[in-house]
Amino acid sequence: MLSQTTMSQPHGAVRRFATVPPCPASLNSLFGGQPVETFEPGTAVFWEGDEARHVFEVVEGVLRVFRILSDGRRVITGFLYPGDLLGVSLKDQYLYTAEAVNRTKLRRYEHGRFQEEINRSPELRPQLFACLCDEMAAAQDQMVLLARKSAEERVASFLLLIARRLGGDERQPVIEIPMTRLDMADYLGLTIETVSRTMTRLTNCGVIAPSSRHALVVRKLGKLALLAGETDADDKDGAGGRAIQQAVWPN
Amino acid sequence: MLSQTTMSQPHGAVRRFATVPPCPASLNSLFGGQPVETFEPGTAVFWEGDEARHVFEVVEGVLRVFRILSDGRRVITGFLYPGDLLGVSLKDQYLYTAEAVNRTKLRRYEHGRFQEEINRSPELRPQLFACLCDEMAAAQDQMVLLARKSAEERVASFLLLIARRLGGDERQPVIEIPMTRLDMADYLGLTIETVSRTMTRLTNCGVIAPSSRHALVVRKLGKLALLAGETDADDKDGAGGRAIQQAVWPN
DNA sequence: TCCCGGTTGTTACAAACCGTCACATCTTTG
DNA sequence: CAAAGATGTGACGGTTTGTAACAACCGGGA
Repeated sequence: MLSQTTMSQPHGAVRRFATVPPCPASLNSLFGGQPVETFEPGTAVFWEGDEARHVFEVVEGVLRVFRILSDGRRVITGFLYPGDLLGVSLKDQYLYTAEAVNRTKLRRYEHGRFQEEINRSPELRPQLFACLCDEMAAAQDQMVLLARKSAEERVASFLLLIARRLGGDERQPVIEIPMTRLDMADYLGLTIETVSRTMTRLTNCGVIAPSSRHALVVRKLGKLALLAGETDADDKDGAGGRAIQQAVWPN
Repeated sequence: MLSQTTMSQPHGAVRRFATVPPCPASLNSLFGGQPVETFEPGTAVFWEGDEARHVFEVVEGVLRVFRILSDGRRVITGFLYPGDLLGVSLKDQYLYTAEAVNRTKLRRYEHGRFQEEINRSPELRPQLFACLCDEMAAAQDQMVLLARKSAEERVASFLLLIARRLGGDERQPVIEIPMTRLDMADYLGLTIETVSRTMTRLTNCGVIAPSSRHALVVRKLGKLALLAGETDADDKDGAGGRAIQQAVWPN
């Protein structure tokens, strides 16, 4: 029913099923009539603390959503892709900043009206509720990653997340990473050097292969899943076991 | 409007305003007629992967909610206190395990009926929605903590969270910590030794003072907030947000 | 087209923080 | 009362960080 490979998303930024075509009264259709706005790379859609006046739908491009500590430390709580919602919350202020990673197109919906529509439609409500649940599940995954995973597991988890979202079922998917190393580092709770070193190691192991500056090929998807320290590994049922059969660590 | 000092809670485990008396058609009233069940310390209410048949309300006691990686690493995604909900989700399986920390009393509600009630009542819906938003906000705080805060900041943040929730507005609140050091460690992404050492350091600094084995006095609440690295410190004005460097995409 | 400056990405090395191991102390449980 | 468990403390080591320096890349301008 719902996308299971949801990327971690911040509060009010919900990802919807990208593969399922929207039904007549889907959340997407709400934004259908709204004009499309374009945001250049590095441009903020809104800042943490701004009055929360609108809900947005990502039409094209990628956004980063983050908070910053007083001394400058930044934490990216999620990346948003086409089909995701941004700014869904009851708070009167945004709790985070949203910035365009690359050129991004959005549709805007007035906050109060969005609430009304949701409240009025018995079809939209469960959709939004489902999105929030998916969002919470993703947030939990991220907490597990940040609390207990090693640097290598974090990078592998991140690449796996993108690969599964973009690459479909290909065995050696080509994935694009529009964000910078700093974005990845701030999302994974690491430094850019550690991210860089880890990516190099994964390349040397043959797990991934660089394609262009912001794209790479996942050569060993199963091994990547192993390195990611997936809980699925102990899901002893047939499907998961077969998919992850790979050499343990040849080096 | 909503509790701002919400403790981080896992998916479907929502905390409601404990100080505000429940209105006639509040979420609490839903569980009013249900029998109270008691769980002894260390007892599981349900396990990750169990079929999600019920939603629970915490009446008394404290629960820990966690996930475990294949090699045994544990991550506690939240603690639940009286008034919190547990198991609110659309998934057909629980995504985490819930265990009683101390003796706990719960009320149970059948999952499908809970959905019905929510869907039917225009008063309950916004309440549940608000709870989910609070829950997401707490999850974000926890991601910030795990991604970028030092051991001392993590412990301070944790103590501050409990102090604010339990201690009201007292200047030197006495707070109870029913969970073990291992629970704290697995919640904060640290080891028990680091937690222990950090608590000792906070004691030596006069910030806290041990009361009993599972209770302590916060002697310097302000200093604790400073050590916690609160974002509030830089919430001076909107200019602060604008000072953030916008890295312009080079491609 | 070529050159050139600024940003991003990579690698090496030392340092810091936290984890690991060990053991003593204290509490709780049977 | 004994045994098991939880907590506190120290020494040591490992993973990650921080600081560099350098290379690669992109964009702008002549």
